[in-house]
Amino acid sequence: MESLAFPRPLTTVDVVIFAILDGVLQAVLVRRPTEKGEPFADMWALPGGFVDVERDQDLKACAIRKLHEKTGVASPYLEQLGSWGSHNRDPRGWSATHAYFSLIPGKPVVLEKGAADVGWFPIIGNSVAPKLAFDHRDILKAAVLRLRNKVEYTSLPAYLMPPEFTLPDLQRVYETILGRPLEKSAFRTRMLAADLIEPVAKMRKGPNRPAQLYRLKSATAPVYFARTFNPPR
Amino acid sequence: MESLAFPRPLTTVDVVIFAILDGVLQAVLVRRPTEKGEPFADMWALPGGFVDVERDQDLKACAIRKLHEKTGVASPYLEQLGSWGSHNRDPRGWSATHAYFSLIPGKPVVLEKGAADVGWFPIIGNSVAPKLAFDHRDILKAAVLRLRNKVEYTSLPAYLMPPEFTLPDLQRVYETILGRPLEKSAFRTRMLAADLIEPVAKMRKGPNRPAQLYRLKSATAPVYFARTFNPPR
DNA sequence: TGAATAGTGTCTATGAGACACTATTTG
DNA sequence: CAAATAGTGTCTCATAGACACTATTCA
Repeated sequence: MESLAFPRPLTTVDVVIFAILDGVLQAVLVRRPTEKGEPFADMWALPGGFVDVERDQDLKACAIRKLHEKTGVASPYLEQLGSWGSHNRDPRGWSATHAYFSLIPGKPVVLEKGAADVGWFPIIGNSVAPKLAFDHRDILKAAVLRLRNKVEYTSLPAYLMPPEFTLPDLQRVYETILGRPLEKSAFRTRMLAADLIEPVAKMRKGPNRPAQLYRLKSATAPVYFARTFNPPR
Repeated sequence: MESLAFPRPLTTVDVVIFAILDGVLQAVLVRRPTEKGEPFADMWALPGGFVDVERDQDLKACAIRKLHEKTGVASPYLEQLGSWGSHNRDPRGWSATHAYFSLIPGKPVVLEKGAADVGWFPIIGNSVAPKLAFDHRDILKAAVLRLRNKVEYTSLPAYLMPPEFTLPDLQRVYETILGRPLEKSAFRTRMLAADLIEPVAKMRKGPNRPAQLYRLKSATAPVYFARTFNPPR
């Protein structure tokens, strides 16, 4: 059983946490520690770290733990994004990370204590303003592309909404992520046909015609539509 | 830098290798070694194994190496499937595997020497007949579901075809994977509009009207269609 | 000529895009 | 009433499904 004596790669889990804040898609970043020997000291990075073989039953539990530690959110939409592993992505040696991406409602999130070492960063194009540690820019880009692509044919944005929301609210989230306007009529038809949301007996008041409030139906699996939204032009 | 002293999970890569053989979707399995201490001795398993930090530059290179070792195929369609990691999937300890799935043309494949320890197994339902080592049944099932799902809206089956094939050949492969018939007319319209294949100046002869032979155009990226095939009924 | 499979055409159904039109609120 | 946004209706377009019809080979 020579195999167990082989050198083992480092194993980490990283989580891309998305929310809509101030009407903009944003992701959580954390500052790398500055202790001696830590690579990418003081740089921004995706929340994550080593699998703790004592605490983490499996990869998903590890991702949920890390997400909960940073945001306090307990039951997010969480999807495996992929894995990145190579001899040179971590200066400490061969390492592989298992990346997840998560969608949470922006509102109830309370980031950790000090708050100087964790923050929300708006997604501009495919990424964020600061340079990121490791290959986290690649991972974040993959998450953004995956989210954008899936928004074309799924109900994923529903997981970014507060408990009660209007159809125009939901459409604005779709449009924010896709970066283009959608047809109101087709959008409403699609969403209402999806058996995804149900009206609550309330209206959103404003300086104009009130809008019907909806909430997600209890069954929480995302809906897959048979067509994408057709691209403009 | 305490972190590097943590116990590290085992890191493996496994590959689900699909081909159409005898008109049936099949996958490659290998026999587990029987040396003392090897878990799941003598059982069938997906081809794969530990990342070799000396030889493998990154995860994909590791997957390509394992695939090449088993099939001789050098440039397959290869896609990351996901990762599976937990404290109990391997009796030797916490382990995580990075799973890939691959589509290759059935024909040119020559399985290794002895051939008693490696073979093709038809996919029945979501899996194969024999029991599999580790959680490989779950991984194989995920691969089959991913493939079936993508066949609804992509040109992935093109990677299962020999260099020259007819449109009816391609349609049969789609139907084999989906397990239902497709409309000939809609199928041809979709494929020909995809700018994916080009006719060669030959016909497939038979006891009936000959069929135009096509080959894949040089650009090899898969095509994503804006709609799924609609389900029957 | 008939069997068999390749390939085309026509008609319908679905759901999106365009966009106008109506509805309901506040100021 | 005007402004503003919510919500509906109507028409067109693209593409899939149904299915019939034509085309071309061999025995």
